[in-house]
Amino acid sequence: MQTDLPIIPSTDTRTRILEASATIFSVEGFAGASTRTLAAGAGVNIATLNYHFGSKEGVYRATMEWVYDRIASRIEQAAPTILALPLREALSVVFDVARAERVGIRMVMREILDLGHLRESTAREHVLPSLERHVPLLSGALLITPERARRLVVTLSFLIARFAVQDDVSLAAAFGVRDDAALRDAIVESLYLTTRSFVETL
Amino acid sequence: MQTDLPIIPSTDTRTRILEASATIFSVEGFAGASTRTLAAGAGVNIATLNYHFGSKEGVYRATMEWVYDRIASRIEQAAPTILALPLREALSVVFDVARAERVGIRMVMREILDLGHLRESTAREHVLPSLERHVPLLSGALLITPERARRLVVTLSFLIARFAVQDDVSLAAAFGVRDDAALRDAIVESLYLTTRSFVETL
DNA sequence: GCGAGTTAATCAATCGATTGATGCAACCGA
DNA sequence: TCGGTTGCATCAATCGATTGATTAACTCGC
Repeated sequence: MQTDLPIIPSTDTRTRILEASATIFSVEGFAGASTRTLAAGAGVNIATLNYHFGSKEGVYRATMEWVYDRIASRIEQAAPTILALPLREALSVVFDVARAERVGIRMVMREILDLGHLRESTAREHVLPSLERHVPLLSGALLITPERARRLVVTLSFLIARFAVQDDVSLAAAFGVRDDAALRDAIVESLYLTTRSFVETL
Repeated sequence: MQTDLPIIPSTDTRTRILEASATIFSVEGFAGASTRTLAAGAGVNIATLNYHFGSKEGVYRATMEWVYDRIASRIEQAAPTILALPLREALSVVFDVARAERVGIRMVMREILDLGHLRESTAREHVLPSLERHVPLLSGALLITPERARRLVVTLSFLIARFAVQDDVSLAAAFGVRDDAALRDAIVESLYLTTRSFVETL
């Protein structure tokens, strides 16, 4: 007998809520996203949210964790490729990864701006260790001191995050370019120039 | 989240509201800041807010304009000094200005993240022209092409804004430094290294 | 005593959260 | 094989609290 799959097998309810919440939270923020909006986005009842995550803040925390995991695994997966490429191509791939995780980076950026709404900053306990892990890698790959590698990591990650969250129209206007290809070139070139001085000894 | 801010004493009620609103909006965001919190922060009644600004959104728009004016005048005032200094000292002064206008920059950053909550992006119509004005200045001062100057302006402004809004504890941890002086050095050095490659032809 | 400015009191709407009911598998002793 | 039970997941309906906004009355310098 043929197993009749549901038309939209779309993952379990929990994951569906997380996906919808990430998108909504990233645009509306914690205070701006109502539980009704979150529920509607996931196609479930409001009570289902609280059944799975306890409260609105529970949904937010779970979404944040989910987003961090996604970003981390994405970076880990791309790391070997990136380290094997020449600098400019490597930066291009890094930026692609950042763009693919735009929603998550947007949430992290909000977490940084929302100083107080959670007691402890989840960004600090997730982002900083992640940055720290790249210091020895870059220090070895680029043959620079750990101190300089750390400054490069902070500078580049901040810059890439900013480029990733900004909307394309504003970015293109800021760089004075028209099409997406030219925008990409401008961004990658800027990242490349930024990196170069950290690498070359003066 | 309730932030019991001290009531700011001032002569003019309007500016007292703007000052308090800028601080509160920058931390809580538009949706997170209630009219009651705004009124309490300014030491006035809720109805007084609407008397002067029509609505909560009116308060927000006026605060945004007020913030943009502050930042613009601050930059204009510091511009001659900055252009006369050597690169590293100039970047140090620029960062000081950004730190002094931290609250405003925080609001601008939120405006960038809040894609939809205002019909038109006030950031786009204020920030982009401001950036554009610095292109010929830097192009002339650093003897580089306008194209490269524009990329430098975008890169530096994005980076400085990110440094300005991030809390000091996270920043110090990210740079692996302990005291404020070392943090300042690390930031200015990073900005200097970032700028250098844009200036020197390869 | 008039009008600009401010206030307490109050409104309808919306918020996050809870309730009791329902469907649905899996499991149970007989 | 069976009726009965249990626990998980979801729902519509509803709760009290809070939201942005309005009203009508008050204050005070001119």
